[in-house]
Amino acid sequence: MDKTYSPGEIEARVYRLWETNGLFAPAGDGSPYCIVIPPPNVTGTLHMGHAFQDTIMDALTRFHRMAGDRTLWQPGADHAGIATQMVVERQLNAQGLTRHDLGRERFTERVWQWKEQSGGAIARQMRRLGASVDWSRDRFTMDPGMSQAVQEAFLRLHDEGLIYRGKRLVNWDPVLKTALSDLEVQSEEADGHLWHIRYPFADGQGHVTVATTRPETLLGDAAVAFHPGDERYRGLEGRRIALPLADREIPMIADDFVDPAFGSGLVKVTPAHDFNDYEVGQRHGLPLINVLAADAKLGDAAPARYHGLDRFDARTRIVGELEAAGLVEKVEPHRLVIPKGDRSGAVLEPWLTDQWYVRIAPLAEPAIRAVQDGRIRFVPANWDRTYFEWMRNIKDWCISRQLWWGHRIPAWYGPDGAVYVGRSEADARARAGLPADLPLVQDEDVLDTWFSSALWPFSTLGWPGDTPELRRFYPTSVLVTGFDIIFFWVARMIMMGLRFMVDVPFREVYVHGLIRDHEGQKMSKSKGNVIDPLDIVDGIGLEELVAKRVTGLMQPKLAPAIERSTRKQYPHGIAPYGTDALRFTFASLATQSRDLSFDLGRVEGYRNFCNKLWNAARFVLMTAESPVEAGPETLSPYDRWIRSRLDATVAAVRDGFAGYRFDLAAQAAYEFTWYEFCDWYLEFSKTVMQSPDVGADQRRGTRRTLLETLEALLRLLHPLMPFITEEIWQRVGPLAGRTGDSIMRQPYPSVLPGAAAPEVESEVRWVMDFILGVRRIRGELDIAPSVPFELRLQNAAPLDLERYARNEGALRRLAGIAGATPLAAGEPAPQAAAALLGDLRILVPMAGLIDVGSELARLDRRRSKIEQELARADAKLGNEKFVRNAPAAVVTQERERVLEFKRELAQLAEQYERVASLR
RNA sequence: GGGUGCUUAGCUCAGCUGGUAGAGCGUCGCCCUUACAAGGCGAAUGUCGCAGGUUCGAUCCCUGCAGCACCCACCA
Repeated sequence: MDKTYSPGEIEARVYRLWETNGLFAPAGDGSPYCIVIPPPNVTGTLHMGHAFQDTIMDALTRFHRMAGDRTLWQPGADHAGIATQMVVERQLNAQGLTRHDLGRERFTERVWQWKEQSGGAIARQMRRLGASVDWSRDRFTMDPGMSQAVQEAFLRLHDEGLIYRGKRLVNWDPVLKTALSDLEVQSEEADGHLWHIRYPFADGQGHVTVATTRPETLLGDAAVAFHPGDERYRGLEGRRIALPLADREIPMIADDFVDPAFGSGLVKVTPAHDFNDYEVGQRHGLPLINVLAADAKLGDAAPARYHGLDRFDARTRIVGELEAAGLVEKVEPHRLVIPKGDRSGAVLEPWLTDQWYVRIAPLAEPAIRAVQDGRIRFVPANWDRTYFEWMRNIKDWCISRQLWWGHRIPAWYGPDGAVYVGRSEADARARAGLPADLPLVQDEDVLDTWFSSALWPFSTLGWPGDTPELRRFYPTSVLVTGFDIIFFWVARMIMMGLRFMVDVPFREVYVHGLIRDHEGQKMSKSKGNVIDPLDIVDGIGLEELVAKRVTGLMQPKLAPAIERSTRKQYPHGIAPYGTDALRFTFASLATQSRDLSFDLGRVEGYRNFCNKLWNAARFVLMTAESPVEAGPETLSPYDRWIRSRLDATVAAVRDGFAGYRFDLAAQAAYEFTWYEFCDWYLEFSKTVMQSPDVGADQRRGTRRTLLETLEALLRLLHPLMPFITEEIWQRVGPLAGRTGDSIMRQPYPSVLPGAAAPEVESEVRWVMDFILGVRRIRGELDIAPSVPFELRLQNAAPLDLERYARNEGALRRLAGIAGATPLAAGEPAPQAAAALLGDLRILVPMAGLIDVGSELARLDRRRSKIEQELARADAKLGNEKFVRNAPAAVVTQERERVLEFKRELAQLAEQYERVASLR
């Protein structure tokens, strides 16, 4: 093995081993465990969020697979309607074309081509991350099977009256020219104006003043409303107003929704262009006057002179004309909320169209109950409140989109406009008993991408067919997702799953945080702080990194600042850290926090951890690889100690996985590996293996413990660091008596009966404290490690002497001492620095070794520390109430501490005197 | 306007049902001791946001406040 771990050469080889041996497919007769992947956009690339999420899912998958479950991690990708269509349209635009130049058929062909060309990127990246998905079951939301599921779901919901078509206001994106659901609306605050406009009465007798932020919609006004209780306007109901510029009359009406305190207390009511006004219009039977066209230019219902005018130009012009007519009373600056499309960024319009909707209340109700009664559990639990909050206020879901890329709505129209729904045109015809020659035209629209995503947990498993996979793996075990798509996706899967499968789609929802940069900023192209996860795996040079960040910016003027900060932060680019280091970083980042700051420093730390493990393995192989003659074995205290510690670690790591606390699992494994196995056990083992006077049977025991502990540790770490553990295991596994192709299919370590050895732990603790005490003196008094010295032991109890004798080899080696002899009865203690270990005083004689001044300083530091502790403990015990009320064990413990402190202080004082007398 | 989080060492974060404050990175010493300098040994560092309350005892539970972040919402 090389002296340094180099991930690059190993990872590709190891992944190939797994994939070609078919190790990702479900196997065995264990209980089923299944995770469906949140399908990434098929033409997208893997970002840090994906890498993080995939790491978690892969860790769970590998953990359960090793624990004996029949485990499926179901992969797939999403067609991502709007996002993908926009990418391809942009490509066309670059050639000076629009999708209309190609027409629907050629355009969708073109999207398919783009999908074929770029669709493999994510899968390749996932392989680099070690994702153990069952590639043979890879699915795409536009696959024939998926499409069938979509049609079936649509049909059934429609038959049950849960899908309907209706003309009403929707959120309209005038750039993409499609309807959007409420969730796709991003509200943004902005500075605008509040125009106070005079509306003259039709009879010429005065006017009223209304306040509006959207004067151009005046052309669509159908009334002016005031609050019924508003004294100022009492009696005005029914009074006619001559709508300026529009040459129409509209009535005054009274309605509760008006806030008398806002503006003038009068609202212009524009039912076709505002959601509130729409409601008011319904209540009062007002006409819907739709003055905007699909592109948000003024249309037919507006006076002819405004036709074709863009809405914002129309605003300027209308305000100008009103001013000219003396109808603008005042203009105030006003903070308002502007709805924008989450993809296009266009300012949306409430617009009157025919759309398809899902009647959501009947679906939401059982979905709420499923979480209430615990059939679905959110982790962390408090996310259920967010879920309830939304579900209880949910509105019908607009599912039709005026796009070309997506699942075509399975509805056909007859010549008379009648609607026929079916799995296909023939099916629709058959279901309605229509004659073959009746011409039918399919609905032009496609379904919201999230409609197919909502079916994902069962459509991927074969629904509407009744497949073995569906029966075995549904409900799936856990959904791993970010909180940003709880509404978009999680809630809808629950509703659809309960409707079609009559059971929840998953039993648990693990909601993880969002990966941000090291300063807690969201990663985004325009901030220039995006890191490609594979650049951490493979490394990237500075120039290339800068180029990556500044090309393709929406706002090129940001480039210099991004370049500067990138050069400052990564003066040497990014080193190749390997997948395992990245994955371990993600695991340790997976706390319960919502915002997870990603710091490359941690990756470096865990890269070092990989190297540490690698070298520990090298050591184990060097000491234990050569065959030894068979024979009886004896375990040393250190062997039993490390086995006991491993056992505790296994318990902690398993707890971590069970509770989705990957950070705690990672931490427990890290600490065991580095601080117990490497720092102590390997050193202890040297005293056994490299000392001439240790018997062969004990050597065999240690050799076996080295191999078995390392081997178990590799299995323990494997879900988090699959590559390095596999690579090492290939050599260590067989030596530890394991057979098999791969660590992947080995059992996950379990807590073993009899492994925990508290009495051994306490003896080894004594040994370690002994060593630490001596090392501290050495460190604080600057005695070089190469200078051995002879110790004297004062106040040694028989147990101390026994322990010393049993562990002398380790003590000599690890404390760097030449030996230790107890003081004889009555023998005066030499001038010495002392370490305290209970009653035992470990003396480092000072002759020729120690500087009096620095020893006194050391004693002083120690004394003030103990005095502080003592003062606190004393105060506690001085409090009668504490003594009376605290549990006896706590009080006793506190008393013991006080005794301990006092004893140590006395010893320190004595020691101080003695050393001081040397001056 | 409603809701949800967060505030612990210079930085990033743990801290399980209240009982002596921890880790990584960074910092400071001493070491190339044949697994590992991507390392070893040792050291320093905290009014646990602020103010009350409950309790023998609060980083932890309760209340209020401040700051930060996010989500939802129709005030023209």
